[in-house]
Amino acid sequence: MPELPEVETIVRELREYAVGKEFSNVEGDLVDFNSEIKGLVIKAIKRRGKYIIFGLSGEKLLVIHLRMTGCLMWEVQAGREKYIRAVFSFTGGTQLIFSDVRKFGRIWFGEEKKLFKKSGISRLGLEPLESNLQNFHKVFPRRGILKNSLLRQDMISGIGNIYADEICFKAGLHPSIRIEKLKAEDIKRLYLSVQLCLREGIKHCGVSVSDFVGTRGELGKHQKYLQVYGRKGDPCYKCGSLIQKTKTAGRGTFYCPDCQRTGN
DNA sequence: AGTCGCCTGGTA
DNA sequence: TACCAGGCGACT
Repeated sequence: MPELPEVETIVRELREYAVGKEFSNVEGDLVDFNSEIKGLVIKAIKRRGKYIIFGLSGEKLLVIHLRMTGCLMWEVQAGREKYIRAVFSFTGGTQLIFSDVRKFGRIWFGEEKKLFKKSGISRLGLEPLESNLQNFHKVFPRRGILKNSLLRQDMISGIGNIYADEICFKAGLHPSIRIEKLKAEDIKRLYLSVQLCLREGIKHCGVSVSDFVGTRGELGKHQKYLQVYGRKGDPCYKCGSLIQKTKTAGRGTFYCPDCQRTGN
């Protein structure tokens, strides 16, 4: 489940090794643009929310969303051979491989305007690490359930299930608290928690609890620092109460019953 | 705002 | 064998 920090980790690695490479071939059941991409050169690599955006020569873009189990790797890892969905070959012989067990991942190629619309990038909201308290406050919904709002990519892009729970814990707010009950100081704490949790995740090269690995197959380290996610029945690091698990927004939701305010 | 469908592997 | 994992779009 790559979220913003995991995608950022991949983008930083790609920037180091993929920029300047020229496509010589692309194949796989996920691509329908083989001939058009041949000969194009990777000029820049960006991240927007959970999307990876390759800026190519000829004003073309290659966009990849890893969704749940997508991986980009320079070499096929043992056991992942049967999940290869696309192979990007570069002049000189190196290859970038896209593997994806659950086939939710998506790849788009084309000209920016059309592609941003088709891929959903144009619907993305605030880029959290390029925001400030003022614009965070502005885009944050005035009503609804807190966790649902954090997961809305059209409000703030890049937060997924793991970081949503961690952000709520850090802010001392129950994931299902209603936003109507939040005061300005809560929104400020929420904003700071978003910054902190995402930056910590990036610092530790992401969370590897299921499928996430870097482009060389290396594991992230941030799973060791998670405060609530995946810790059902374990004592809270802050107060010792046992971490609970419920369902919010259709997803497994972890929280500390004593550190996180419900508003009731 | 809630639920389903897309997928497959891992686990109770 | 049934359920769970959860990103996202579509639908209600």
